[in-house]
Amino acid sequence: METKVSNAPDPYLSHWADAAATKTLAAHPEATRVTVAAGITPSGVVHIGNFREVITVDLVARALRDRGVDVRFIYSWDDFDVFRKVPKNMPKQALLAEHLGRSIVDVPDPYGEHDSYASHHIAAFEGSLAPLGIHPEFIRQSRRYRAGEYADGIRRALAQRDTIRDILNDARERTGARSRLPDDWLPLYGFCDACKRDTLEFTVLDDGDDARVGYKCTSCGHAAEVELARGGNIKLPWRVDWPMRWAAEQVAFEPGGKDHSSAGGSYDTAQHIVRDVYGGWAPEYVGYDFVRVKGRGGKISSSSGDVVTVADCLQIYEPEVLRWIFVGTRPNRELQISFDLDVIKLYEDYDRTRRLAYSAPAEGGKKAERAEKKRLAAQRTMQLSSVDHRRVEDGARMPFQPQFRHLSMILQIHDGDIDGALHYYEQTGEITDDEDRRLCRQRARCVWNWIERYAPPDFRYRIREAPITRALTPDQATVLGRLVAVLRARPDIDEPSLIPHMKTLCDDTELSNKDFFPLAYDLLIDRPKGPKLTTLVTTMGGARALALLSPSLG
RNA sequence: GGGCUCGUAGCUCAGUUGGCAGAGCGACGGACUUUUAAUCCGUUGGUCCCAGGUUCGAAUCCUGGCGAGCUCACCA
Repeated sequence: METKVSNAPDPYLSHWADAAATKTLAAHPEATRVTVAAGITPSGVVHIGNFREVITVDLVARALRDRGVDVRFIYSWDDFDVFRKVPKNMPKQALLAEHLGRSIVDVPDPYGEHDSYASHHIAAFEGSLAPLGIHPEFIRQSRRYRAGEYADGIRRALAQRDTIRDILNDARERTGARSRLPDDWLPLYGFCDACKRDTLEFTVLDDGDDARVGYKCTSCGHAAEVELARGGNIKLPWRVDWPMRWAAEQVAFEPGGKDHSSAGGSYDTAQHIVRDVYGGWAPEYVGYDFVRVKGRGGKISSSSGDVVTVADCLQIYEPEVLRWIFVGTRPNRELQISFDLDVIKLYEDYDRTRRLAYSAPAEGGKKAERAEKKRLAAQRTMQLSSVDHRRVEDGARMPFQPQFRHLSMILQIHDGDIDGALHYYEQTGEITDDEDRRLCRQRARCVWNWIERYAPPDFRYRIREAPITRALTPDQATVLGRLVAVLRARPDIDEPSLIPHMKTLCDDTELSNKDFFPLAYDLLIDRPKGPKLTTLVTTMGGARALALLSPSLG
């Protein structure tokens, strides 16, 4: 009997990435090694929307490896594409504009840091993937093409150009397009060896074993013959390029944006081309929706101005939380990245899932069965969200991670001093080991970045640097005097000891704590409200508080 | 014109081979009072878009509508 891919899979493997893995294995039951692929054109800043492509593949790769499959994860940089438009967010617009019509790998880096425009954006993005635990095998298509590695792929496309044209025209017909490819259409694209522009008129000289094409450049008049086997600046157009590479790399899974996904779109025609021209098969496919950004401008588009990168997100989101946002959203749903107050909610949701993952197994009854299912799903979610793909084991201690809101308060009391905030959590006994410390530090960095760059003004405060004096009513003077007396007696008082004093502070006066607190906050942080006063005072230190509180007493 | 996705509580959404409609937030009530949109406990909440069909049984599968959004047909 043949072994099936499992009809009743491990209930733990219940994530959508696991379902995609099951489908992929079902399509290739004989494979010992499975190739999964992502690909992006670095035609501008590579943004968080592009990231969805990569993380989708990364998750499926993990799911496949969890089944014991040997996985090859390739990431194709389509850096041999043409530079069509100068993005508004680039420096040296005029310089870049001169290079329109050339390959992005032949356009200079306007920042002067890398060997090309493409390389600049590639380096930035690759650098931001590493902290997320994503390590694909990067392939630069410009190098493959120029080295002649796709010569046979191009030759076959030329030899069967009528088949390809028919497939593409059929798709146009089915979708009601007006135009058709002419009979002399060729599946070729490329750049002039002299002026580097894409204004070439091709002729096929030989589509057999010694395949050669000739071209004439309409920009500079240069004419040449290219032996495909030697490589050069000749490539296939996208709709043919994609299926050619599926066959070359034996790709078993590759997602695509929704713009590729509809009937008559590139995935549709590529499916036919890979089968009829290359004798291969199309990868299992997941179409994913776009990523929307909230709280930081609206649209993501590399050609318009404001883009949000993975690195931008990592300023605010821990790697695990950023992964979790993508892990928790099915690919076909639109996903939203927020920089406003929603950040807090996202962190709280993440923490809740995390607590559920570390909770004790539920037992007995059908209700418990459901709860157990959710607990396992939370564990799977946490594993896929983790950087090192470590599974949450039953009974494991959950490392400490401070609440976002609370940490934002502690950090502000410490003027953003992360070590100071860590010290606070060490004193409370919540940080107990290096892992706790690492997680706390990591979150503190994100919280502080958020406070400084995105938090609404209401959320921010600073402890006054210089004391001020306020005119006090007799009652206010009495109450403030009592607080000052307490702090003078014990400048190093801890919070539990201070709380009882707060309860008797206003005795025998017309005031209540509620009336008095605004004055205290005003003196300490120049605001009418603030974090819990006892936490504020004990965390900033009695001496520092005294210096700000006592001057008004005259 | 072709195609895809979605429509479930006030809001955001789960609901994975058809089997008692769920979570978070909100709202309401209570406790606490130690105030950034604090914490804890409790309550509330639904014509699963509509109409048919299959089935012992449908949010789930099929058909047909309605509504919303996206996408292709130029290039990548």
